[in-house]
Amino acid sequence: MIFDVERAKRLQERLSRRVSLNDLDLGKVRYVAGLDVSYARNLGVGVAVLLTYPQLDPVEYVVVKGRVEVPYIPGLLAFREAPLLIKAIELLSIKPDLLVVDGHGVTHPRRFGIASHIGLVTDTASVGAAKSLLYGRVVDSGPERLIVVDDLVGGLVVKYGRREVYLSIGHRVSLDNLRVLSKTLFKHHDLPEPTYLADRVAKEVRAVEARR
DNA sequence: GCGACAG
DNA sequence: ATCTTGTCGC
Repeated sequence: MIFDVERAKRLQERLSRRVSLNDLDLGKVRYVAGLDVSYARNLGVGVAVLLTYPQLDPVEYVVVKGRVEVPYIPGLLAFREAPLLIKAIELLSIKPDLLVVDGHGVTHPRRFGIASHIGLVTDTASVGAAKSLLYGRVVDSGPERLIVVDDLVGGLVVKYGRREVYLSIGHRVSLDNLRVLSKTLFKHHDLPEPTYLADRVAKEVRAVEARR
């Protein structure tokens, strides 16, 4: 696969300047979408699950399958997964007010992880929910654990159950929004409900697709 | 050159 | 992410 790493990095540096850290009025958020991708060899299965907010009741989901040629390179995940996910988002019958993306947002080497990337491209508020740290350092601050990138506090670490989850600012969301979401996005699992559901659907479809 | 490294 | 058996724990 021909993939220009340096060009991709330059694009991220340029687009990162357009990321907004402004506060989102969560009182006006009616729907959130969870996004995730699973793979069966070359076939990528992108899933977008729509849920009500703050009830977190599932409304519908969209599955988009397609060949993925871009390799996984730490820091460049969006170039591999964003295409399928953006298509899935566009196929939802209702436009979500907030996206919960599997991966990081501004807690990224160039402050432009997949959550920021998808949020900016779709012009939608977004947050990242990752299962491990990619960039930055975790700093204890009273009762909370913050993810600091240079002089920016871009996310926080939460733990509801077995594993820790790294929540980060994607686009058009503030750290205070993240603090609220760190409580309202979790329901029955150790992952945010939108992420959990998207992951489950993606893996189920992958299982079916795997034996063909 | 060495180590780190979302999914 | 995916490949994989049994195994530990709620």
